[in-house]
Amino acid sequence: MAKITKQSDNFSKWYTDVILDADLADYGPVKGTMVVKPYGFSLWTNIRDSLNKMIEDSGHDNAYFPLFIPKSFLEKEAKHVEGFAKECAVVTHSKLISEEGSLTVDPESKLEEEIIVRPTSETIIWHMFKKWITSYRDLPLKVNQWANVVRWEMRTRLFLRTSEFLWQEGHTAHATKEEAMKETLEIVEIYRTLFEDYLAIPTIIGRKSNLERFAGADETFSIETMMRDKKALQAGTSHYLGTNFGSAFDVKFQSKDNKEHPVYATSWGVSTRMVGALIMVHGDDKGLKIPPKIAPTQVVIVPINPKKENSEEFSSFVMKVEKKLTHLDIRTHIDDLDESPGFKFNKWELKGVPIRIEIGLKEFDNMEVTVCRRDNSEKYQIQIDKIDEISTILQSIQDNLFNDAKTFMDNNTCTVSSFADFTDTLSKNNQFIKAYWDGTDETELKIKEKTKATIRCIVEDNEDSSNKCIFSGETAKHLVVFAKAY
RNA sequence: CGGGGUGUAGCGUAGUCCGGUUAGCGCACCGCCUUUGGGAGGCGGGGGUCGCAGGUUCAAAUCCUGCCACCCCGACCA
Repeated sequence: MAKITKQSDNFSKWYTDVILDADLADYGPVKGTMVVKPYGFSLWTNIRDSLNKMIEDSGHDNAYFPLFIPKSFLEKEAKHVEGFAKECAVVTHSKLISEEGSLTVDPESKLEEEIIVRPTSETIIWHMFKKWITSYRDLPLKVNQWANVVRWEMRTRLFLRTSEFLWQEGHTAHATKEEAMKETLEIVEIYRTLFEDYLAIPTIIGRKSNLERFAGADETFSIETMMRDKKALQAGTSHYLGTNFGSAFDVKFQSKDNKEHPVYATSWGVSTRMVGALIMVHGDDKGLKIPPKIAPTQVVIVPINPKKENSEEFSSFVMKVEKKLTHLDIRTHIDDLDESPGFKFNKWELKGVPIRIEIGLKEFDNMEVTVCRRDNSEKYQIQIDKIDEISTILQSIQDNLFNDAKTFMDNNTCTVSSFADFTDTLSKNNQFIKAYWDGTDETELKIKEKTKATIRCIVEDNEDSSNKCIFSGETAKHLVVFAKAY
């Protein structure tokens, strides 16, 4: 384990170093693929379980739809095609021929209809919804799936954009527009809770502009987050799909009065990209800082007894501490490997474990433990009979991580009223910028071209005609957040 | 697909220009001993079709030809 690059030297390199050295993930053999290693997967599992509970508690059922989608499905919704056509993995054959140890594709096995590996599942889900929805009694239909999807990206980065990634995608069908919109917004609130209360990541939430909207959606709400390099990361989206997929797949229902009606849809998802956000929001030059609620290990115990004095009594003391913590439902790990204490301290800081407990002969004699916090490096002793204070400390770390990140985002978000101030702020500070916008694609594109900043989301609609677009000077339609984004 | 670059042990590299000992070094790995409260040290050891194929030569990591892979910048994309 070598020293990781400093954030200030090269933020990208720091990011990659942390992931590889903390054992979260490794590169797969096919370009753009990632192996999620046990430590990283355990982190993902904790996030997944927290979110899954909220999804189920709000009336959604989990299901699983196939990885393979007939190519023709993708053609049915015009905008959806455009959005995903250029990044699809396509299955064209079903056989290989083995000749002297080398394999070639058997041209005889060419498929009648080519198969797409799902980049997202709206099409196959709405194909099935057509079979399942005929009556008002079938609505609302609310399903979710945990799955892998494939998007053949040209530039990839661990967790942030990999060719294949894990996510959750929810798909719902509703009788009315109002109900579907309500669902879309309910999900946004679930995501907000996940990000703020579990991942300790502050959010900016709003609608996407026309240009940034999901392919096939009437309205996209996004969860935007600020990384430590002040770039924005879209960390989750919830789409109101209107009747686009319902009509593309010819789904209708009959109401009580025997009339035919269109079906309204939503879809929403968050992915392993969240892990990338977590790393870049909380991490520092020592490595990760994982919020206690989702940390694979919440407390690591490092026993220090080189000369093995009172070996039996000492190790039973260590075990006793572990047992007490486990009883408090704290995920605890004893690091008894044959490495030096200093090495272990650095290793667990790199891995972002919220609390380290050091137990040496001093602590053993005094019936206490030394506690060291990852978030602020505070170090102090706690008597063994007051060990349940650890729970309080974990909560305090959770809060502290959120507050730190919130302060950072607030301190790096500003409001400007002229384009000169806009470019100036970007070049000097690269902040999130709130500004008025006239609502046109043209303005958005020109600003992107000139500054590389994009509209992350619309935070407010503007009613006041004295507010002007910072670029065109026309009456503003919306107050939006601009930023350079991942 | 344009422009640039790189392929030598698990990782990072020296050697390539100017062909010539057994391809060297650091990290990691294995063994023994000493160590252990902020990334321990000593000694010993294992591991290489020098990206692939062909050619030139008494002799190729090194020169020539072809191919392949990967990286960076752009384009594309979240």
